[in-house]
Amino acid sequence: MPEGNIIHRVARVHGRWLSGRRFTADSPQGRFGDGARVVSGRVLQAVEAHGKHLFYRFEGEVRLHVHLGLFGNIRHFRSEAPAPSPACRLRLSSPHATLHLSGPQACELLTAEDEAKLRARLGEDPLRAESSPERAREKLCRGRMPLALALLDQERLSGVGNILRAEALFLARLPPLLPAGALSEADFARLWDVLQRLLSDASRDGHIVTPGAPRVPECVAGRKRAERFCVYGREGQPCPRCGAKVRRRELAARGLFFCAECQGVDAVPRPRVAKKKARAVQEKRRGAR
DNA sequence: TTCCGATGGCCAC
DNA sequence: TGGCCCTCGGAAC
Repeated sequence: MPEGNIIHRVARVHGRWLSGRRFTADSPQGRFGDGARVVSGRVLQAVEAHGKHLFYRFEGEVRLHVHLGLFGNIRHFRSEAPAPSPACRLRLSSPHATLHLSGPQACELLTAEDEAKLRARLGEDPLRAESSPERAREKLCRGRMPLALALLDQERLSGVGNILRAEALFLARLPPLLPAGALSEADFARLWDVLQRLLSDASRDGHIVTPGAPRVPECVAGRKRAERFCVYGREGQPCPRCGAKVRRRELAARGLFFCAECQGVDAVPRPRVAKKKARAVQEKRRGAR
């Protein structure tokens, strides 16, 4: 479930338990065989997260870049590890810790230059200590792109996924379709603050729980996902703030959840991209029936 | 128990 | 714009 909070948590946990150890590496699935041979026998020195990207640095300037994408899964074992699944792209093994990576979108070795280029492309990450709200505002708040699309653009802001965008826009009471360039300084400050709080709490706790969600958790484990959020995945259910029905709209082929009452949605014109996409999706669905 | 859709983002066409 | 990666939670049965 990889939004920025999970990736930062993984980096922290792996940094704590895996760095300083010498690993043998292999690729049970076979697709990272050459890379695994390069990594094998080296000591892991550091693990870092930037947005949704993970960077593992091994001795000898060997750099491993991992992006989990939608299906990626990464597990670590501090005691005896189970046999890897046939889909396991990369296994890092040491006597005391093992890592299994499967289904990643990216698992590749990068030169220092490649890594610097990739990271230069990424927008400000609200979870990184050196992130600057001024730079973030500069990148996020330009042009006519709807705010909800701009938030998912990792070159503007990195680490925000579909859940966080819905919950952050809801908490900041912002219309998702407002052109990014029209966001006021005060509105941006509120949004940045909300994003930092949501991401850091979620990174600490291991899951996103939006303040004000329908049921405040005594125990989050076992609670249905939709109960942890105010609007995400709650189409047709009452807004926890005003009771109006939560709405869902397709925007660039992704579900966008919001409370029209709380977020003043009707005050903002629909962008053409949303109409076009929505029509295409409707037609596709009609065809499938 | 089975099946579907999605918390992403790159690439080929 | 569709395909790919091939996981996982939750709905449907």
